[in-house]
Amino acid sequence: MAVSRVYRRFRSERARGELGDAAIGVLTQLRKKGPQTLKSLSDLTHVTPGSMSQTVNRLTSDGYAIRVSDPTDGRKVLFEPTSKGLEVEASTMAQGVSWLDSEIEQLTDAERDVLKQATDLLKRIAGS
Amino acid sequence: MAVSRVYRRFRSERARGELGDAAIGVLTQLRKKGPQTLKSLSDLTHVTPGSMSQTVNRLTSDGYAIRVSDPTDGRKVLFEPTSKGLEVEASTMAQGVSWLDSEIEQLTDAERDVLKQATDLLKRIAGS
DNA sequence: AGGCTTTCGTTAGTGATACTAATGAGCTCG
DNA sequence: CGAGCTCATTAGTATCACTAACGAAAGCCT
Repeated sequence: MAVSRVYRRFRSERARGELGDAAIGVLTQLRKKGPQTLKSLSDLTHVTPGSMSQTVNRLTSDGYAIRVSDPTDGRKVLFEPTSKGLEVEASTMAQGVSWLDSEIEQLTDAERDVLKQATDLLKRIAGS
Repeated sequence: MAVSRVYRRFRSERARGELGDAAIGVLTQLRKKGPQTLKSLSDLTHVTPGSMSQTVNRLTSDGYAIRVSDPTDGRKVLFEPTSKGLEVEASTMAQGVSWLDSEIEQLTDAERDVLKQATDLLKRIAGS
């Protein structure tokens, strides 16, 4: 329940952005791990290929990413971010969480440490 | 990010239920706090009245809750759960999180304690 | 080599959740 | 009483997820 609440607050707090959180997440993956196929993107975020196709369509049709054919496997399509995409990703990640920053600043050191530990646990629970 | 991941996993893990998590959440509020107006429900979950109207429409049109006019204020509409609604809420809350239970069982006592503390912090951060 | 199966990506259709904006109905207060 | 506020609803839009069906490419097996 607590997780749901934080997530909802998180989304509503920056629904104003040009892209939704799933789309931004894809750009983050592309920046961190380099060009990826649709399949690997959908595996990374535990989403069906159909859903991921929709998300990357938003990205490509708005110029945040481009499709590149894989030369070694004709079935595969690699997605890579454009400079516009990287820019949006960076600025969204930077100022989109200012609300969260200020909330976290009001915590004690001990509390921040609890959150830090909990983060690892939550990642583990989410399954990667 | 960790919160997003857990939330997505949580939703996908029981998307099979009859109702979505927002709708179940409303039923939980109604059970805990008694009949509520649309406004108070939307305030509790930090959602606009328009969104909440849609959610309660799902509940009422499927027989999980009913509308009751407030005798003291003609503008207000109280929502209360039906027995069917309470039943669905209870069973969903009970067995819908079996995945989460088993994940948590695999943690150590200390880790569970961290999560427990983090829960309170997250609730505070979510603002409610 | 030819055919069956698997993998990959896409599209179509649906559902849940959220938002804004506009509207109408009912209170409240000067 | 009338102006302005509150409450609920509706309409329209966007995101994010799902399943199902499809075509194209690759792999495997006889």
